[in-house]
Amino acid sequence: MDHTDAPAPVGEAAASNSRAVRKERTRRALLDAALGLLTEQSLSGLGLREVTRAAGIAPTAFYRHFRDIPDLGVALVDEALGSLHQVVRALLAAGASAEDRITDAVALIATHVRAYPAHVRFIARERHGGVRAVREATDRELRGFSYEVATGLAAQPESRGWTVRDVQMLAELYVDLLLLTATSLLETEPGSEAERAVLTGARRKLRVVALGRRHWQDEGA
Amino acid sequence: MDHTDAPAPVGEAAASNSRAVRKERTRRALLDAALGLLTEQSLSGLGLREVTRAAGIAPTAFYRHFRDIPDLGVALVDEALGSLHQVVRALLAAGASAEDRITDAVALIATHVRAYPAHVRFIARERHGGVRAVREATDRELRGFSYEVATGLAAQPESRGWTVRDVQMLAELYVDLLLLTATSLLETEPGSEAERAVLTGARRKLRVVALGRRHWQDEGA
DNA sequence: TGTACATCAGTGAACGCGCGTTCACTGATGTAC
DNA sequence: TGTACATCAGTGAACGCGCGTTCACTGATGTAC
Repeated sequence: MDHTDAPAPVGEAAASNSRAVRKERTRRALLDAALGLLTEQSLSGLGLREVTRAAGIAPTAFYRHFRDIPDLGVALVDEALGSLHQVVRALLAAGASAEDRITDAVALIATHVRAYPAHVRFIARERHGGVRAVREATDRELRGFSYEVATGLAAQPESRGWTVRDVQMLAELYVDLLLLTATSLLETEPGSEAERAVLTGARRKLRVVALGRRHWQDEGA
Repeated sequence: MDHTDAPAPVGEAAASNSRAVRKERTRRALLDAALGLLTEQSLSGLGLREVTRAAGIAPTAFYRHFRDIPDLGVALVDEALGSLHQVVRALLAAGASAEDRITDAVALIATHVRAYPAHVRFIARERHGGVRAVREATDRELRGFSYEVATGLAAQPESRGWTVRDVQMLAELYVDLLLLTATSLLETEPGSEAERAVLTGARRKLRVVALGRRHWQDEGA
């Protein structure tokens, strides 16, 4: 039933993988254990022994994967914001009308938050947290996001006549708003009244911004 | 030269203060020591002995003032957001025209951030940080702020015809924007090019929101 | 004003504990021939 | 295919250290009379 008789890379790649695969599995166990523990505390208070205990390995094995806890934190940033990159791309490709885009954006964010709550909480918590390397990694990634969003916005007809600087500013505003929405969502129960309130509020805020955007030129602002 | 011969409460209140005054001074030393240490780390990683060492007292004396580190954290929230309350009130009383209000608001925020950088950093860091009691205290205070701002906004002519819910939503948007501005400012040098960029960006974002607010009714949004 | 007693902020020794890191190791997996 | 050697993920004992908390204490300040 399993592929012991598969084509070429059997005794070679499959075997030469097996050690790498096991290593990767342990690495994942460490990352997942850390993410779990980080729902209740922050990275600067997380212990190496605590993580290895939760992952079910000896403390010393930690060093086969990460230099120290901040190093593991940076890996989590890459992972968490990597998964968000897909969402950002989907956001930019969303609905034709301004109103559709708002509805889609909020729905996409909600889906992502429910699929990866630990990742979202981690970013919200450590973006301004106590571990410099992690803060810097997050900043770098978020700057990349707002640049990506700015490029997307610039391509829309509503941006005709806008300076690069103003589009960049608008992109930052959108990224911050979406991150705030994601964070507020975390504090609500899925399907609850509170969740609906956050989603409605988020759409309204985006609508205010979209309206301001539409009238930006009129007033010579 | 000093008031050893002042009116009534000399040998009584002045003396009966002296112990309370000394105690208050030690409490301040603890809070200040903690604020200092928290520029480089977060509350959930802060040690009791670390704080008392920085404050120059014995570890055991800590218990005369706080139950534990989270308790000290809540005291810091009260202090930090208390000082911000004055700023919020000043914001609401600011300039007559929409544009003046934006300029004044950003200037007030900048002044506050430069006057109390450690407080602002503490709030930014612990708002979503790893210590539940502190998160909850911050949330409570910020909700109070946005309610206060909502009341102020409702009194302005631009809010004629707005529902309470929409004004509340707008107030949250403003509070979040100002907090984001404050946090970004912390990462810039006073007087630097980067600082000017943050201030200009903040004004532009507020202008987009103000424009959206002005056209909210037009579109039946 | 003086005296006797109460209060209480701050001390210092002691405790048991979990921490991060080192080290020499084991044994399964991978590689060369 | 079989054999001999190299690699390296994970182990377990050991270390010195700083932690939070307890306790009985000291001595200045405050209070009652």
